[in-house]
Amino acid sequence: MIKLSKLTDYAITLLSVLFKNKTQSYSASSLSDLTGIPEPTTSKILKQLANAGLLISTRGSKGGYQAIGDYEDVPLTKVIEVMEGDIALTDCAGCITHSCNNKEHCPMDGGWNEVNKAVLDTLNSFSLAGLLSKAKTIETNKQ
Amino acid sequence: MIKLSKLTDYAITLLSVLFKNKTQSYSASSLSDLTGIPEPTTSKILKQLANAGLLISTRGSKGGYQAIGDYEDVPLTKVIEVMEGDIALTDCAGCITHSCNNKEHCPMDGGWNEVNKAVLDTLNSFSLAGLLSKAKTIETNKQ
DNA sequence: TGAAAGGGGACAATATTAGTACTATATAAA
DNA sequence: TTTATATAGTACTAATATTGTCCCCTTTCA
Repeated sequence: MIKLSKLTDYAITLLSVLFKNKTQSYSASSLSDLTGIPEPTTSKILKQLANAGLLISTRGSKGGYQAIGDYEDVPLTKVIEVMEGDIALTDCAGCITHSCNNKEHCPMDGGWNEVNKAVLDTLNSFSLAGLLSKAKTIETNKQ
Repeated sequence: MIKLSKLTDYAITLLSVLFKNKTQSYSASSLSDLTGIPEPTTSKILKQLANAGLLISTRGSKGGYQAIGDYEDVPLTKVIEVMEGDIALTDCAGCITHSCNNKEHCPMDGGWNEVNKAVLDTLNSFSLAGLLSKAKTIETNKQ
């Protein structure tokens, strides 16, 4: 399967909650309760997203995470890259920079580039805001 | 990373050799030599491709595998599906059929469908022939 | 100054992928 | 009709990547 990691899926889920209430700050544990994602994992993901500038984090008592902006200009690929690193269909697609251990025989060297680019373009055509706005609202009584 | 499995990459590599010499039959071991892919793995992949109707297999002495047709009408997704099963960006994208263990809380239910479809369409726009024709020719003296 | 919350990194468990081995069956040629 | 060669099928093992957890540190507010 061509698929995103579970963590990326989780990240989008978490972002969707924060997206629905942009002015409110949520602690990692409250987000864990709301989404059903295990707490340590929730915490880990939020850290990564905050590091990448997709969330504002506030330390200390009464701290938490909050959405930043409306994500209208953030492509979906941004989240994927934050959670999983560079996007490439094959290991070989990065042959130019990484060393391919079968370069000598591999006849496909570079052949995937075009496909890879097309997929990337497709993903880039979606904004994070677009995807998040499709999310269902879940009760967010707790802070 | 969104990526294909190594086996899919290998499959394309193997197909590219057979594609360059459509009239010739190659044994699994000769293809292994030509591509540098370990023999048991080569054999395993060829079996799968033959089962899926992408190759003709001939048993017995002087047997081997041979390309079938020109792959002009075979979408790239066909090979991916044969090697990796259904294509879906998230486990959740299959929520309708598969049981999602976080359905109760997951706000993204169905949200990925559109993205998923777009990526699938993109991949479907490439024919197997197109990709294979980009492959470099490698010396195929042995049978 | 203590409780609540995020920051960072190391570690362990699990799942997936990749690779191997073995046996059975088919074919062609000696 | 026997032998060598080759694919078919299946089960097993090993390697790798992904997930998930834990611990200790720093920051902030009451």
